[in-house]
Amino acid sequence: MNNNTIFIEKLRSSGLRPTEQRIEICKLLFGRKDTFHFTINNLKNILKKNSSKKISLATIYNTVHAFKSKGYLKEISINTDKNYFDTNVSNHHHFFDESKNELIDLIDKDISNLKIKKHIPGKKIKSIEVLVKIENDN
Amino acid sequence: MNNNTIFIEKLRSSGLRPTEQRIEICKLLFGRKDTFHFTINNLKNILKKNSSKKISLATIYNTVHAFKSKGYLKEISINTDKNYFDTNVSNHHHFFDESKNELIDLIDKDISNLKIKKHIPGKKIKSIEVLVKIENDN
DNA sequence: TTACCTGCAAAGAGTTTGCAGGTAG
DNA sequence: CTACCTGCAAACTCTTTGCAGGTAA
Repeated sequence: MNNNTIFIEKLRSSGLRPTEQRIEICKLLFGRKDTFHFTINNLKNILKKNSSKKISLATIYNTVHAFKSKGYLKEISINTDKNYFDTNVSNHHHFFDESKNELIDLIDKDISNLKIKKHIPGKKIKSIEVLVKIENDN
Repeated sequence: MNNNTIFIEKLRSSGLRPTEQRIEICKLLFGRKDTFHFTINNLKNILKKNSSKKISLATIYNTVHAFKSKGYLKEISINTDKNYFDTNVSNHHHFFDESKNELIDLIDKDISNLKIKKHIPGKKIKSIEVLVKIENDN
């Protein structure tokens, strides 16, 4: 059985043509047990190593944005230097390890129940993001 | 009495020479009742309007970074598009209004007591940032 | 006088875009 | 065949840097 079938289906079901490049990126992002945090640059480097065919930077950006708008990826706000993405699209939060520039998931039970007690008239809450910056303890 | 005296003192006391440009930026950032959220681009535009003399972009970056490293400004993580700064350097959180690209302070009592229950060996918490994204309610 | 500061322009990093050629359906 | 996709290079935005001239102490 072809391992790619699920990815081809995933792509097709959301109106994206299952091209060779997209399947390759799918395998890398979604063909793993754990959630995966990455920058475009990370992804580019991993693709360069693991892929037989070179995938252009424009296509990587294009694909990541397509996946994000289809809800397959979540964008994480950290700083302006780099744009981070997360294959875990569920509602959760993050540690950001400043010593290693690395994201670590914080699941709901890792954080006390969070309530926002302020309301701005005419506005609704779209998302709540907690970012806990950590560094080496020494 | 010269209104600039406090800014000149502020600058001098932190080892920054009180140049005309820095005093001008001080007045703009710290000479107001409310806290002020801005991007470099915001600041540039306000300076262009309010200042008699043109202040170069390099100097604006230079000054904002100097103020940040002296603890007079706080940098807020939102996304990669723009780098936001805040004249309120106390420990607090934010609403980010995506309809207006605007930050609003959330003081401590606006958020239920926040506890991080996960610990990573060898790491210590440097900061906890809560960003509540809001949008028009319609 | 000396160390620091400013302004300009160039360079750099990350991202987006226009377009010609290629591919899925 | 047609709409969509890819890859390249150019363009764009935001930020940083090198350096010559200017200013505070």
